[in-house]
Amino acid sequence: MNDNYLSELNEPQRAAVMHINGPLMIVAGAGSGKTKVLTTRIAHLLRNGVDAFNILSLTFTNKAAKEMKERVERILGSSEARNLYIGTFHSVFARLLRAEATKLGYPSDFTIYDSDDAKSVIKTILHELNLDDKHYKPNLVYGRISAAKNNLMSPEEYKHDHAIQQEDMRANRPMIGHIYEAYAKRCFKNGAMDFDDLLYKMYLLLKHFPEVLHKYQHKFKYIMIDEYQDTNPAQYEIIKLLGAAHENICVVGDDAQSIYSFRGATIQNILQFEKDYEDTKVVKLEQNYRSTKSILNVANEVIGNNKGQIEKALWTDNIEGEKIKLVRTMTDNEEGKFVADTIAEQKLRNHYNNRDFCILYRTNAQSRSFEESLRRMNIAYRIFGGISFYQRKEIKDFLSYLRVVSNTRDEENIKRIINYPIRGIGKTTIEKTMVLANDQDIPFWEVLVRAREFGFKGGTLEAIDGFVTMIQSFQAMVQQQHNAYDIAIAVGKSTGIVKELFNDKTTEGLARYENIQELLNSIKEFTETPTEDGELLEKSLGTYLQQISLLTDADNGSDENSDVVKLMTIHAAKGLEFPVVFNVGLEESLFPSSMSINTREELEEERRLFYVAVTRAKTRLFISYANSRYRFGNLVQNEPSRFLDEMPEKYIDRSYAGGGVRNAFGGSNSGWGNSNNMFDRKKTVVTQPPTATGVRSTPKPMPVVSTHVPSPNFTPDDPATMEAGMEVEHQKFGFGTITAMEGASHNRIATVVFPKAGGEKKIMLNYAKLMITKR
DNA sequence: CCGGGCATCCTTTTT
DNA sequence: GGATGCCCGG
Repeated sequence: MNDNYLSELNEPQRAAVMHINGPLMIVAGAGSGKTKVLTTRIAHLLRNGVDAFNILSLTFTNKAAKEMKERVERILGSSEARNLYIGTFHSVFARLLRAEATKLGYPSDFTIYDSDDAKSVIKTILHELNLDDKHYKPNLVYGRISAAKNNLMSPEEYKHDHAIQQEDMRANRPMIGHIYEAYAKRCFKNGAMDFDDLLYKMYLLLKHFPEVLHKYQHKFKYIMIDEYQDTNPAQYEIIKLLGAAHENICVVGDDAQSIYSFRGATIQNILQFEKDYEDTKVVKLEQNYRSTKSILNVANEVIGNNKGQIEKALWTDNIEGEKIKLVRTMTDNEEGKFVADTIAEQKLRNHYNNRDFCILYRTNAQSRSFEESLRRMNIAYRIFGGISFYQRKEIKDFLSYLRVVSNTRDEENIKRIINYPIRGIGKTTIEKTMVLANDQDIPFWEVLVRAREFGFKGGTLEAIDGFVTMIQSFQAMVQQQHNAYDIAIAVGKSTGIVKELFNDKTTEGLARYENIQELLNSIKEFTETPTEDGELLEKSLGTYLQQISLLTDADNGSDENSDVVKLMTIHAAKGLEFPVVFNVGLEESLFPSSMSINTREELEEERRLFYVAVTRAKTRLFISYANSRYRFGNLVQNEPSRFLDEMPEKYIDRSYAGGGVRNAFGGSNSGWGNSNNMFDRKKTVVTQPPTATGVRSTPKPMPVVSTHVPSPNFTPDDPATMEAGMEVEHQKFGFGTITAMEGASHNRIATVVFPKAGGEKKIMLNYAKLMITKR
């Protein structure tokens, strides 16, 4: 590393980098070179004799962690950098918990539940407690539990907290405490932790095992935390515990960019840091290197409407730049078209590449209109966030096998795959198994292993045994030190999943097959890439699973620099920057969201979100809103967002006509910025469908089958006595005549002609009942 | 027991 | 418009 690294910094940046011991708070405005400071500071620490093994650096996203690692490597070289502990809160804690799992009674291969897994456990529990999931919405219940854990509250404490009980009573949901308790028990029994547990259990571990605390306090002598404004109480307490021995804590944050309170983050953590740690050195990074004056001034002006901030004045030496283009369209589809057209225009006019553009929206659901318009214009794009690769059904199914092999305590995942592919283990069998497992207080898996003993018979027993044997064969492979890829291949073959998807020639089937292949490839890549840190040399299944559970699709981009327009939510864009940004959907009830306008705090968070959105842009910023848009399938009208009124008029250009609002059938020929513009605009308005009234009648289809009222004395007859030629009555189809019988004695199928209900039908007599009216 | 078809909810934002 | 849940027919 060269000695000049300090000279590339401005005054406050250098002050931050050179502070080595004692608490440090860096208030880093948007685009003020925060990552540069963090990475340079790590270099500086090492330069001054700090051991890389003693540095812990925590971020919120994999992306941020990855970037930090890469930048440190660039300064230090990879041999030294690999000894640093850089990762997300969740991944670092998962690793530590894995090492200490047995102390908490967990297997070291514990499963990590994502929120879908968690909600499905909650549904099971609601069912068991005989609670109505219409009233106890899994989403809501999960949110309460999550909030409790983020505030380090156990089920016991939850149940005895007066304020919380009042709240739940008032909402008429008094059982949430019990659900939480049962949920926690079930997760433990399953050997599984959800995302929040990774923080909560980490806290408990440090709190209740002093020797563990001491070990890690000693190991992590220097701690750095990125995006400190987004930490929640659990993270806060963990950091406090870890840092207590040496207080070499460096936090970086910007209160103006705190946008995660819905996840339990409290802005108080950063506002109070100075009070928590005596002699905190505070450094403010106020020079913005990213944006034009126009962009920055708009951002500053808007955020000025928030109260109670850390005082700072963000400024820039950059050029004034173009005004912010504010564009109104009639509909969401037109908004999509506007953006795609403008991208095409800007590419020509200002020689941009696709990768220079980013479309930012408030909710994932908004992506559709932009996808459609970009596709029509043949502009390559990629959506970040939304349903990630690992949340796809086929991927989750496949991974469930691997998870079960790794941890048979995991009832949730066993249930997911026990009948996939179909092997004749149905709902009845699963329920019976659950009851047995509960009654005997043994794992679900053990009931399956001892199925014969528990009275399962015939085909069911055979199917269960086959399933158990198969899983055990995979486990044997784990024992024999086969790596994750070998086992995944075996799973794909033995289960028949790969073959089944291969034979499915529908479009979706094809996509699923490709996804599975991609998954297998990624597992292969995992096993073949040498690990950077000495602690994780093996390429075991367990290691693999642990890693991917915390992966969101953001990290999945090997094509980081591929030339595509990026689409994402504003939340996902935090920390990123783009030459040209489209900030779309600036409408009341969408942005700010109708969910977040009830309190001042909520509204201020929305405003901070807008601030984040604006400050992503380097040189050009387009802001758009639609007069009306489709929501849940019908057209709604929205007022322009109140944030638009907060933007200073002198930096706004409302006259921009768009890259040419084209006529709806324009397709390949994009007619922007030329003399046809007027025509195009007119046409566009006219071609709006007449559904714009907002009323859409949904015609009710007539029932195909005429409803037959069964005879009052209807009693099904024994299928064994039925023969062709008999006249019969069906509860739905009415009267008919049997024309043929087939099937073995235990599964007879009658072909019956029902004159009043569409003619000939095949009736499986085991399930559908017939009464004989004439022999 | 299983799969298809309809009805119903939905929407913040993410590790 | 889209995913999940439930019901019913085979």
